[in-house]
Amino acid sequence: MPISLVDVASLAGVSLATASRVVSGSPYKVSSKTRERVLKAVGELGYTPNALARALVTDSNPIIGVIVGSVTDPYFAEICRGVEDFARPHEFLTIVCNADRNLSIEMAYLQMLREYKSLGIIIAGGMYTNTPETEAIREIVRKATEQGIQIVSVGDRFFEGVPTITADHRCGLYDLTNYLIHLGHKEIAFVEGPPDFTTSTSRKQGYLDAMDDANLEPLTYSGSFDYQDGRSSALRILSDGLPEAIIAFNDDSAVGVLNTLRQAGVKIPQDVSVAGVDDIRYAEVLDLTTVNVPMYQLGAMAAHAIFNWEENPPPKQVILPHRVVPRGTTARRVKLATIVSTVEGYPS
Amino acid sequence: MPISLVDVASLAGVSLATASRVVSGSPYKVSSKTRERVLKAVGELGYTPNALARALVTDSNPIIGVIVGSVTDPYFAEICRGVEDFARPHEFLTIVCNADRNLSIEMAYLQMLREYKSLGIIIAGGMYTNTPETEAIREIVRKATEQGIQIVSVGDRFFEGVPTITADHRCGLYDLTNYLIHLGHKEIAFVEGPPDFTTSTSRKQGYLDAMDDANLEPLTYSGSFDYQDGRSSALRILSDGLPEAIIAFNDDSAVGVLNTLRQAGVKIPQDVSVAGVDDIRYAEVLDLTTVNVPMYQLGAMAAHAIFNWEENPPPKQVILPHRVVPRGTTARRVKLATIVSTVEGYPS
DNA sequence: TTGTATGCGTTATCAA
DNA sequence: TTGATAACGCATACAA
Repeated sequence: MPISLVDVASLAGVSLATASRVVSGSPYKVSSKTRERVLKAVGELGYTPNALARALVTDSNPIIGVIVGSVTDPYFAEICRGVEDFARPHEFLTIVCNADRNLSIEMAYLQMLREYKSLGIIIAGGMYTNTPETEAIREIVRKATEQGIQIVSVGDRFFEGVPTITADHRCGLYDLTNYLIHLGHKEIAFVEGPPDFTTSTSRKQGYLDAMDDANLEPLTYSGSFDYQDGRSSALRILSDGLPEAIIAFNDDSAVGVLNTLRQAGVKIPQDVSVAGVDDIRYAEVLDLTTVNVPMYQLGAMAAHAIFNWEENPPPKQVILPHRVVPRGTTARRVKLATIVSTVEGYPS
Repeated sequence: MPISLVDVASLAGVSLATASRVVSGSPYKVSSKTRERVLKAVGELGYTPNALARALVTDSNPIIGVIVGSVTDPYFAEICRGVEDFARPHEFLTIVCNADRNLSIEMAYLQMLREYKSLGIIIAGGMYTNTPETEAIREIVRKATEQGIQIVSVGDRFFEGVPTITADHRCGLYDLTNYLIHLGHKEIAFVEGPPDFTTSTSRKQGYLDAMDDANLEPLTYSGSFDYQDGRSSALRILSDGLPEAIIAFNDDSAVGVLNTLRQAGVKIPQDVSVAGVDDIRYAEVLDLTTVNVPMYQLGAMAAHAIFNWEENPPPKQVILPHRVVPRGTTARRVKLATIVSTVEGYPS
């Protein structure tokens, strides 16, 4: 970038300070005459202010960073869109950073965003609780907030003094499990998320609570985030024998379960009901019963919080409502005996 | 960020220059004794160098930017992953920027990445050709390359002096169309991508060429990127009457076509074959015939080009191989008459 | 081997 | 209203 403000100033025949005043939009203190001269020079030279230098001296940068757990997870894509749609009108650029659910990488991005003096940072997703970096992250987050950067956590994750905007993952699973129970199912299996991951724990707890409240025996299978994880869990379920219903930690793994079961000849929902969580776009496409987590709104609200921090400081915590979305992969439990007994003229 | 190098220097009792030498890893010119003192001060103070200031003075920044057409499009998510997996070992941070297929936004990110002195910029995806910003973008790209930033285009898009890594979209569709022709289909419809978009044009051309070479009459429907677009195209197809096969511009809209047709009672592939392009992850999940575009490799190669620019300058253009992936949504054309004639003992 | 001084491109604080 | 000049945090050419 060879062309700087000094070039503009000299071409316009004014001082650097004056040139700066007009391009930086500082409180009017320059005559329209000189302003025009400067603007003309800017145009002729094709000058654009250097964001780096500007951020260095103003200690602020019109960007907001979104640190996501995984770029390839549609869950986060929706959150990003929510953030961006809100940031765009403010003329802020959104930077998305893929931490790959790795706390070291997350730290690096956090540090970067901090050094860049970004207005705000949105940390999206849950976290692994069994790693040593946890404390270091909290430290960086603390420093960043002290520095004046507005941080909000979007997901099942809490930092001291940082507002959290999330859905109630425990309750979401509680409701979904209950929905299946009300459908008449008793043997309801849960394919867990990755171990030692906050969202996993919360969701599993919701399932366990619902089963417990209904005096039903819980049945869990290990699992993780992805389609392939769902597939391998399904294979284990198949070899154990089918329950009446299966809930997976999230939609992606639920789809893995769904496909594997179907390929094994299992009819869904006739033989077994299957449900996921999140309501990613493909859940609708595949007619998968799930729990809608308002990802877009989560992102939009986080951005809203950042842009209205001063006038309207965000509360410690906001819980956005979830909603069980019944679709075609779940059905009322129908025992063979029941069928026969209900068919006219054929008493059991 | 209150704590800077001067703090470190004074605490260690050395000059700013000396402190800088040890933290910046410059060619050894400092005794191990003082080095140790500085390092100790760094530790005690929790000092971290400021990336902004460093970039400003060194005119370089260990980040690489990926500008994508859409964050919610899984196509780009794969590309990002390819880039990141390559950049990570180099200790470079990857920044993903969502241009939303909007050239103004793209320009803003381009400018930002340029001012940030990023090592490289990867521009992913095609572009709209009917907008006035085209020239301005070329100008920014030119300036950025002059400035020493390594830019590579990943997709159906070409800039003067900028290497392009892409698949042959025209040929991909040519091959896919041919595949359907070899399956015995003659009435093959094409659901187009958005008008005036480079990738749309290329893919459509491939379809048209294949149809022309086979002396078949082309039949096109307007469409766009998304699932919903596929749905509305499918409705129009339904009202026109079903062809023998349908190719959609990409997988996402193909899935829209698929679902809409199925909901209307159409059997796939028995009544009509359906195929998409890209081979996004859900294409496999849905058993959709498609053309595999090596998205991950596209991203990885782009990153490779950037990191090996000096020793091994990238060629003007690299075309990565595509591959028709036959799956369950396409089948050989079977006329009723044909069936009968092939069933043993029942000549037509 | 270490320190001094200058510059990177801006904004901001003072005088003028 | 405008202009010097000092920061911002760091790297480096040059001097010691």
